[in-house]
Amino acid sequence: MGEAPPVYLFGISPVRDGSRLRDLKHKRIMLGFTQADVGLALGTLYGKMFSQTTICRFEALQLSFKNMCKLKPLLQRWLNEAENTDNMQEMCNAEQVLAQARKRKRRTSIETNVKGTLESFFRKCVKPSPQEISQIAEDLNLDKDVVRVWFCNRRQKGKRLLLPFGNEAEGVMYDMNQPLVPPGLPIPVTSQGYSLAPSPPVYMPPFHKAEMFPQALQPGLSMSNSSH
DNA sequence: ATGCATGAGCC
DNA sequence: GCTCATGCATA
Repeated sequence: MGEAPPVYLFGISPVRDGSRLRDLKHKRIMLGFTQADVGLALGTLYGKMFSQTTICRFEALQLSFKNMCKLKPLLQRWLNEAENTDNMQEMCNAEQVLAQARKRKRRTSIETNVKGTLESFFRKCVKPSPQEISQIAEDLNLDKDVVRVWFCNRRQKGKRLLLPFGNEAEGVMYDMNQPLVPPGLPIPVTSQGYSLAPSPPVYMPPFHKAEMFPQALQPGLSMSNSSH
């Protein structure tokens, strides 16, 4: 026994699922739309608009499992609309006049070396206490909140789904210093994967801290619409 | 495409 | 304060 390779929960290769999901991006491009276009169209179609960022992350599978589940139906429907409608152009070019009041804090640019230091701290402790955060902030000459947010974002990044697997992909993912999923995985997946059928019983059991199953890209993530 | 930020909901 | 979904701003 010299190997303990990636044990794909479900015995499903993420490679396959990842490739199948790519067709959303592919079709989108074929149809001539940008990620921003799609985000706008979703707003016009269902009232809920999304940014280019979100569409991008969806296509790259860089969202949490739950988030992917929620967005999939919308994107899927958009795809149908886009393929069967000719005046989709209008919907995408909808008026976008959002008066953005300058309330947002300017994005802090953390120097590369400083980021490296933060990473070291993260390796030691993914969730430092407020005091520890203050200490770190002082050491690095950063605002306490900047450090706090950095850790929040760092932890969140670790929970995203991943997809860039090569055939020989070794489990070289983010280092989850968190106790990983115990024996019995509370996976809400059925035989059909997590097909978000219109049926209400989507059944998402109350996860707690271990709701991450990185290499377990669900089998039902395909965007294929059976539109004749 | 991705880093830092916001805000809602929860404890 | 944290998680989580989401996005402005920027690389």
